[in-house]
Amino acid sequence: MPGVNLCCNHQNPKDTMTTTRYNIKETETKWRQAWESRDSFRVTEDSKKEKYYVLEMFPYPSGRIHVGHVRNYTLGDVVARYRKACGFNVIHPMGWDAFGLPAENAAIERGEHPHKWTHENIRMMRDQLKSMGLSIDWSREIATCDADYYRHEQKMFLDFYRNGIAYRKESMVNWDPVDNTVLANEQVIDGKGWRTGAPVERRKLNQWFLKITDYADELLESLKNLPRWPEKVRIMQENWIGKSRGLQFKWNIVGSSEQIEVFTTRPDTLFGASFLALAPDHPMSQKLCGDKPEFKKFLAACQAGGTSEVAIEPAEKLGHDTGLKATHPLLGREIPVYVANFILMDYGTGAIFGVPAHDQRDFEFATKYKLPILPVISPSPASANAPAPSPLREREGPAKQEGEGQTEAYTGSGTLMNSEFLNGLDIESAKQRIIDECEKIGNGFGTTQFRLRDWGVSRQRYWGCPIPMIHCEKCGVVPVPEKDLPVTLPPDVTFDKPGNPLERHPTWKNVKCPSCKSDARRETDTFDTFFESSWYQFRYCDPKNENLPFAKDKAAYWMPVEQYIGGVEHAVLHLLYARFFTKAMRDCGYTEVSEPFTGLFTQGMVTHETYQDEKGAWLFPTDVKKDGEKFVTVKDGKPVKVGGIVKMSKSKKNVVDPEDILSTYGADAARLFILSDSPPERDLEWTESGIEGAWRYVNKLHRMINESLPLLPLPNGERAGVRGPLPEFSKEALTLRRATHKTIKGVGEDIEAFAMNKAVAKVRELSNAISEHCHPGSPICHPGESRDRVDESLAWALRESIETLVILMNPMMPHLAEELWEILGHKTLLVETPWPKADPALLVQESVTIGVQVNGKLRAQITLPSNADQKTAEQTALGEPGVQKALEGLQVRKVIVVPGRIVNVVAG
RNA sequence: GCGGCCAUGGCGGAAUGGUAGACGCGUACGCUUGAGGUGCGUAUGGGGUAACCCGUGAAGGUUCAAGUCCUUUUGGCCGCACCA
Repeated sequence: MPGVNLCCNHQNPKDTMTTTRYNIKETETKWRQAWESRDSFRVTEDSKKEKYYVLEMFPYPSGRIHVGHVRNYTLGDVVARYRKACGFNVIHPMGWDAFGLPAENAAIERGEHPHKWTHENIRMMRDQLKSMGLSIDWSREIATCDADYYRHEQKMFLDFYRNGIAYRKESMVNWDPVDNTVLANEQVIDGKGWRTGAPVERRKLNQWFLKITDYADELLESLKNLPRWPEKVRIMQENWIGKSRGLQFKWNIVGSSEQIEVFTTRPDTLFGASFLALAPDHPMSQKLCGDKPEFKKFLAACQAGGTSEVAIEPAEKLGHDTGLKATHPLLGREIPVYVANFILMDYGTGAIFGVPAHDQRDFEFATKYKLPILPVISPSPASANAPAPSPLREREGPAKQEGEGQTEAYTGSGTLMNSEFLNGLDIESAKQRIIDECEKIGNGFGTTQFRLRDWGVSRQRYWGCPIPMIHCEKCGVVPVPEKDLPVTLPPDVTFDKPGNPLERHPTWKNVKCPSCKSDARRETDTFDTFFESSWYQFRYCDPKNENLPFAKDKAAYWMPVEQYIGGVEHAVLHLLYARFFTKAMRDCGYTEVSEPFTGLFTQGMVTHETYQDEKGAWLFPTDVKKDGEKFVTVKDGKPVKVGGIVKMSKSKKNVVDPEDILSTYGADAARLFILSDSPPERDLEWTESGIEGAWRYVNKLHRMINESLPLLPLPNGERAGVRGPLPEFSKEALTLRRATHKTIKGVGEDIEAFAMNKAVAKVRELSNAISEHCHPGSPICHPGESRDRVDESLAWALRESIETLVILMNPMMPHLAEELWEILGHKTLLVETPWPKADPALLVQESVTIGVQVNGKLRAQITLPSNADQKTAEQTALGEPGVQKALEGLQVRKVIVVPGRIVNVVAG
């Protein structure tokens, strides 16, 4: 890696003369051991202290941490260490999202048992995380693949089942015929399985579901109570839940007793209906034309486009005329009934009425099948009864009467026309009016639909939590009795054949029915791994509880999580599931808590430049080096093509290994760089020069403070300034103190606002101010006699500044800060030292330099006492030569003085 | 298509409507060093010898004052996507 030679702590003889060089490895290890031996981060409930729960999304134990983890856990650690210093009882736990597919793939590829593979990975990753110096209470560590963990969710699932939250139903799934397993929608690429490349089949399977739809309204409504969530995530969840209001009502079919029920969010356009359309898999479609050969052809055409929704999207609108007519409930008019490929069975009622004039899809469909287009909304505010041609109509309205020549549907606002009693109403009033009318005539009702579907939790996988159910031919589905929990995974399985090994395990699968004792079989599906991650934040509150998932009072103390941190990729799934789970647990009596995370922060990705060799093969950053302006390969100096800065990924090899970084530059430098370069919500570009810059700063701080020691008064057993009468402060001392206290305020505010890059900038600013005084020539010393203190007050202020600096840097660079704290003469640990408080008296500047503008253009700068009145400011400003020059030939009309900000002279 | 976010030096980024560019990276020059690196110092938005002029994607507007607020527009990123 470029710059790797920087790390070696080779000692220049000259260096040893002045100060000892900072030995990163030794020092960082020393302090981690100190914290560990003192259990610095171990917490228990303490009713006298206010708690603060910091949680980062727990990692999947892939075996190695990546830079995204480093960013995630550094951000959390800054918050945790800061809150701890502020006096909160901080819980900051860690664990492992340990079930999932990669373990099974490893088993298939390498013949290693998922259990062994996972636990080895956990061990390695735990070591890596520990080397970051995180303030984690490791005594609370959990792994979701341990029966000690998942036994509780089996019990929970049984409670859900009893309370009607869990149920079983048949549904359509993506089935990979080679792997013999269900695939998630994301795992289907162009209609083929992502691993096998085999065309995915649509299959009907019996699956377990959780009734998240019962909570749709609450999940939506309580988003309003989450002000400390990113707006973006709330909007994404809102869209995902997809609530819409409308009218549901029935159409009679001519010559039949059958009815077709439809849902619409645009009941106002009912008089513009020109056809009905059914989903292809609507029961009525089958019934009406299931036998007809043309219909079968049509169905085949529908499926040709692929199975995933995305594949269907650009497809042409296709329809099949059933030949039937339906009667308009208000007009008595007859309109045709089609089956159409763009109607989804699982939204609304699976049937619609089409209004081509005001819906783009209906418009395309009507155009293709030559159906009437009947405009009922006039974009002009003019009377709908006499639709006089208005200039607007040409541009945005239906171009001509009866929609002839119209090229697209009009979906904007307007006034109802051609609609009997609705004429002249605006859209919103018309909606309500027609819902009232339908309710009055006893056909239909105003209702609400959700886009959210119930959560299918069954997976045909081995490495997951077994679903604690038994299938008995006589009794049907029978829950595993609680005394038989947990249902543990059998260890003796093989992965030499495709499919779920649980299916092939004779003694595990075949059991007696708990109810009638006859032969039965176990449910062989396991839970979706989002199941485990939906409640782990509760388990951390009471991780060793054998009888319960967690004690209610412990959860009551620690929950909810004040600050949750993770990637935005979980904005919907995990975060929605966890919110739902919390509410479901609440309704089953597990807790009183309704929302698991009151504060959420979503971090950006980590990116890196990409490199390719002459043949286009991707190169690791460690395989290339800079040669002048260009990059060449390390191996043979061949030219390297430098590509875009994109998210780190193994496929493009633009990754750096945190373990290399940590051992080369140390945890503090890595943490500092990650915090300082970009605002945490944005993408972070990992650069070699950036990490080197951070590393240099770590060394600089160590050197600077070591060199300043002879200038400082003794710590006197306490932090300077805490005890004893204050000396009379010199001007320099006051300036330094003001800078110090301003920084205390600023850094605290920045950390609380997650502006870590700004917090780092302020720490650097303070250290720049301090370094002014750490040299011969500073007023602290006699000119020429570098180490004799003259200005005692400045020496005192310098110690105050340096100690403050060390405390403020602690959340970012905890090892270095702890080391410097000791160097400064303290016998206590910095990790137990409270955050300083800014002295309000020192936050007021003595004098301020402000700009003077003439007609908004800057012409001079003036320095005023901060308590100067407006008149003084005005006079000083007008007296400035630059101002006078700009005013030549002009008359002053007005002078605006904003105290402490600006003076603006308006002249003309 | 719908919804959201963003746009500031060579780069990452700072700026309660009030001195645009904090802090850092990079670069240049000088000092230190046997050399390289480290360290230290100075400079660094553009133009101009200078006075000064121009500058926050573009165009308008509000205001004494706009990177910030409003309207229009361009480009990029993200989410959802036949949701009736």
